Amino acid sequence: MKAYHKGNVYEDLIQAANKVLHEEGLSALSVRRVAREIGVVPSAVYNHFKGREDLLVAVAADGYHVMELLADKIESLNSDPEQRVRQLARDYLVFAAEHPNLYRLMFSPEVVAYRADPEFERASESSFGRLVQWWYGPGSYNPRKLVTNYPYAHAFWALLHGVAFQMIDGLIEVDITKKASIYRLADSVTGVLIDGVRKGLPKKA
Amino acid sequence: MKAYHKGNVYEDLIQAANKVLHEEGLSALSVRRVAREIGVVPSAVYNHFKGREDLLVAVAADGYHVMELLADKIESLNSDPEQRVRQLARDYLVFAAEHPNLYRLMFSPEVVAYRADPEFERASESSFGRLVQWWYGPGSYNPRKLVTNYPYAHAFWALLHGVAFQMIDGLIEVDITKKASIYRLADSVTGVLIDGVRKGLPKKA
DNA sequence: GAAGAATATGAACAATGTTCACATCATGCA
DNA sequence: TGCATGATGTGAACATTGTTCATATTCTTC
Repeated sequence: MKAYHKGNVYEDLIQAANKVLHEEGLSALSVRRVAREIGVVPSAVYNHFKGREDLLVAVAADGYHVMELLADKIESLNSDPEQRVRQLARDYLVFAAEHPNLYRLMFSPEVVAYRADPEFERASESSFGRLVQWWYGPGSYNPRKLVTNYPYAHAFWALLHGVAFQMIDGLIEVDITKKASIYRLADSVTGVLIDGVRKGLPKKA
Repeated sequence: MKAYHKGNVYEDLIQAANKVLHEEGLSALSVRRVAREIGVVPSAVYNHFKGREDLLVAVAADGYHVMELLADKIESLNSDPEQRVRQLARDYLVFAAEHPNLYRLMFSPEVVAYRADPEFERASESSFGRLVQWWYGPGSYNPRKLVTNYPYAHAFWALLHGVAFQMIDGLIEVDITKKASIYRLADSVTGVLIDGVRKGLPKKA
């Protein structure tokens, strides 16, 4: 008779999926591979997840939770809005640099399609709801009016999002393994956005 | 005896791939599906492409070419740098909105891994090399020094990139089918970046 | 028209997601 | 205690995918 039982299969699966994702990328993250990783037969996975997509969403949700914690920590350590924003840029890009495959998964079409799910929406938006509050003060934050009601916070988020993708896709030159290098990048783009760009534009072609 | 021959299989494959990508997304874009689409056996594809990835790269390269043409047209119609930049933002976001799956493919890990290819690098960078020239004047543009030497152009590109992803991922509220709606979005973020954000930041928490 | 290059075919292989009937474990109830 | 029931793991199966290979057909060029 075999051991049969495997402790907490649900959490073990997510952890194994995270490991495979980190080390070998999304394409290597198959149901069978993760099952093999924790010593279980593929079909057992379907007792805990509806399918591969469901597993991916669970892994991504973990990532969103970590981003929430980033905002928590910044809020508790800093009271000046500009300092908070500058620090968020740094931490956000470091997170993306340290978990590039996870970051990509978090914004991949498979996972983004699950945003209707309320719990998922909460986690993924709470970190940027925080950003809006730093900027515009506490009050009712309506995520559907982000662009029109909170243009500064929106532009800042979009900028970070774009830089994160440039970085992990190798589209810009930055040493992803060195925090100092990422901090320089973060400070650069934050500075540009804060000071504005008009002065950098020539008058005529 | 069957017809056997199929005209220009290479171009037909790319066109079919584009169609499937546009209508059903990347996951539906399989070698076998595209082969079926043009009435050919799967293995025939390998006479024209090294494999699925190679086909994806070819489709993405087409997308980069279209983006190049956008910059060409703007340059010929407008001489004021600020007007050029504002128009590029509009056209860029409209392109992403009209071809969301193509846009995602162009910046997907599978395709981005091919950036070492010189022809590929040329196409994907020429559109933003143009942007740098509008901003900083003609001269030697070194893409590896984008962030440090051309911070304004870089931030602008990153911002557009981020907004494009937010838009096609449904992370912000915008009617992707209406040009006027996208123009509003483009003008908003361009305006924020140009004017700067400091005035929007409160002094104290 | 024939030689050789290019290209299409059909069969095969391994890997994947998923389903299903069945076996085993765990738990609560008599 | 015993056992019934739900939860969970197993093994086999199926369809689909990317890819390779030997073979057959067509195109090009002399």
